[in-house]
Amino acid sequence: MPTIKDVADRAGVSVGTASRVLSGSSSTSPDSRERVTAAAAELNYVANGPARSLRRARTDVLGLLVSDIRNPFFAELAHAAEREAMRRGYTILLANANEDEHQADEYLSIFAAQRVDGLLFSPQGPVSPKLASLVSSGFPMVLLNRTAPGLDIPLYATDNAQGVRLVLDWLRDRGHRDVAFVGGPAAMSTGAERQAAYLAGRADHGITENDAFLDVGNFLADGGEAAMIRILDRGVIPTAVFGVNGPTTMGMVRGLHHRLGSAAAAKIAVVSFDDLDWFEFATPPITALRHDAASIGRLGVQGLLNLIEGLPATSARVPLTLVDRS
Amino acid sequence: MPTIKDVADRAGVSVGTASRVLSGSSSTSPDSRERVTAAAAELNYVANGPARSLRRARTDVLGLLVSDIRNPFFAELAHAAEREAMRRGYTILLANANEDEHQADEYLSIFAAQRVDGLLFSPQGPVSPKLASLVSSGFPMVLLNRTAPGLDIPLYATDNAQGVRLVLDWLRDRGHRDVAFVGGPAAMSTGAERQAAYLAGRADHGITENDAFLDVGNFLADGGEAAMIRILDRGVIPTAVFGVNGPTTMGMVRGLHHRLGSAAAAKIAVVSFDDLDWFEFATPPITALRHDAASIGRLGVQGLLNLIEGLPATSARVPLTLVDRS
DNA sequence: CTGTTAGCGCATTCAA
DNA sequence: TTGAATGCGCTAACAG
Repeated sequence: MPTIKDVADRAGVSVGTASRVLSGSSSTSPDSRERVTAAAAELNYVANGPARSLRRARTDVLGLLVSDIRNPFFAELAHAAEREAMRRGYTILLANANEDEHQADEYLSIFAAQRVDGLLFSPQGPVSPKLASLVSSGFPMVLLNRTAPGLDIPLYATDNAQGVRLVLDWLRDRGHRDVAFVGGPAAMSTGAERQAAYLAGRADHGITENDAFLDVGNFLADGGEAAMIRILDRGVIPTAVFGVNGPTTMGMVRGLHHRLGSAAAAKIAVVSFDDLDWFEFATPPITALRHDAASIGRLGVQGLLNLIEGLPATSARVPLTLVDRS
Repeated sequence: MPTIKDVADRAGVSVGTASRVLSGSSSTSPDSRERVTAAAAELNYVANGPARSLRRARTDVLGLLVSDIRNPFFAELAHAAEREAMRRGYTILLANANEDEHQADEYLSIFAAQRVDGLLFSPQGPVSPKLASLVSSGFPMVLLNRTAPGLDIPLYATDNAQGVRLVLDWLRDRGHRDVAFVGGPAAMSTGAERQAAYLAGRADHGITENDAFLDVGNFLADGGEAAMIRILDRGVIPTAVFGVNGPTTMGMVRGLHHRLGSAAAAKIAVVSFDDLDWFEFATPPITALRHDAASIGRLGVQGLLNLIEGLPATSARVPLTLVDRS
């Protein structure tokens, strides 16, 4: 692999000049510029990133730690973040914590070792010591979609309360009183916020305040299914079910089918946080809150780059829309 | 940020000894080992990756370039690859080419600049000059799921011919003669292989050889929808439709709904390459080939690590299973 | 087993 | 505008 010295030799200039031309920083003569560019092209020169990073004490890489890349919400978010980062000259190092705090910590170490310039992070639950020390060291960092107690850094997230209000209105307008709700782990802010908003709004919207209709999952399909089955096994039959996120809702639908059979399941209205692209084909079609994952990803990158450049960054809530398929 | 020199000073040893302890290479006395470890912990020392990479001329990073991270197949594959890589001490740098050859080339440059130790790659179509030069330079590289003409490197992919045979048998057993098929861009090996196998097997399986039932999409939902609509607009009505991948099938279902209405669409059997997790809830439920994305990801990493270590790596085809929901 | 030292490839400072 | 020289943090070679 050719080095900058090879390029300089071939162009008949010093490495200093070659470096100046290749990184386009300070002024160079048109002549040497042309010769260096030509030499680099002929040699197929690609600058050595690690060497460059070592010298400049920055990598132009941003870390993005999502909790589950298989969740379409994060896939979409990651894709948008990546596009925005690339537009601004940064590369994104994407890691998948798989909803596992231990893995998240492991990736935090990897990011630290790689000396990423900043971090976009979707916390798994309580703040780990590693995360706390990273934050308190002033490392540039923003939160995506979830927060955690004691983390005073910019957050780019869905407007959960507004979304839940849309769902509550929808339920009331259709006369649903017996509504099953499956939330997420209390340790995750998304789950907590959505659950709190739902519980607070139930009475006002004519929904039975019977906690037999409530349970919690793990934000994954299997947890939603298990929770749904626990609810049904308490002997209650809802007229509508509401899942705290896409995978949870999918699990709930599975639970309904397995416990009640397809015919009975088809009579129960389903509404979900997160719109998955197959919801329109379900029986009955599933009404859902669609959140703008792409906007969150873009805003997150913009906020983080502000932080890196020493500018202020302010949190933002992105509104949801209800896709009514009833 | 503390450097190895800080650790050495605090432990009262030389940087050489500190390095040996921290990278666990050659033998060190229990005494210095303990003191260095303690000092590193107290200082919150994290080795500088770029410096380490520069010196060792390797990064312990593998590049993974997928064609669309929002496709659940690749999300699953990426996740499995990442797990396997981590198990072997490597980090994966994940990039999303978004089915765009230009973006793919851009990422190839980024990978080259970052000096990744090897590359897992899912080609977009024809081989770009940049890719060709990378391959001919002997850079460690394996192909995932797709190949391209003239690329003589290990391939880890679905056994397309075997999968299509399963579908053809299924169609014949149910007496379908008028089957609509939407393929993918001819430039992509997956599409080409599947389409070739389908066309070759039609006659033997009692399927009408009327090309009005054939069209091509772009592996995405919108392309599948457009292709389905073109087929219907030719005045033919299939009794079954077969999509070349998950998003294409989804688009086809959309096209059926929009053109024929839900009632008529519900009478048409649907079978798909790729099993998406909502297919069981569609009306009618969609029969699908399930491929083992996780195995492909794991095998890819294993093959690539073999290559990196100078061992031989051999291509492998991973069999599919048909999930019959009829 | 340990300390000293060279050098990985690059950007940047200082003189010229 | 340019060349020479320095050092980023680390590992490995060498000598002890």
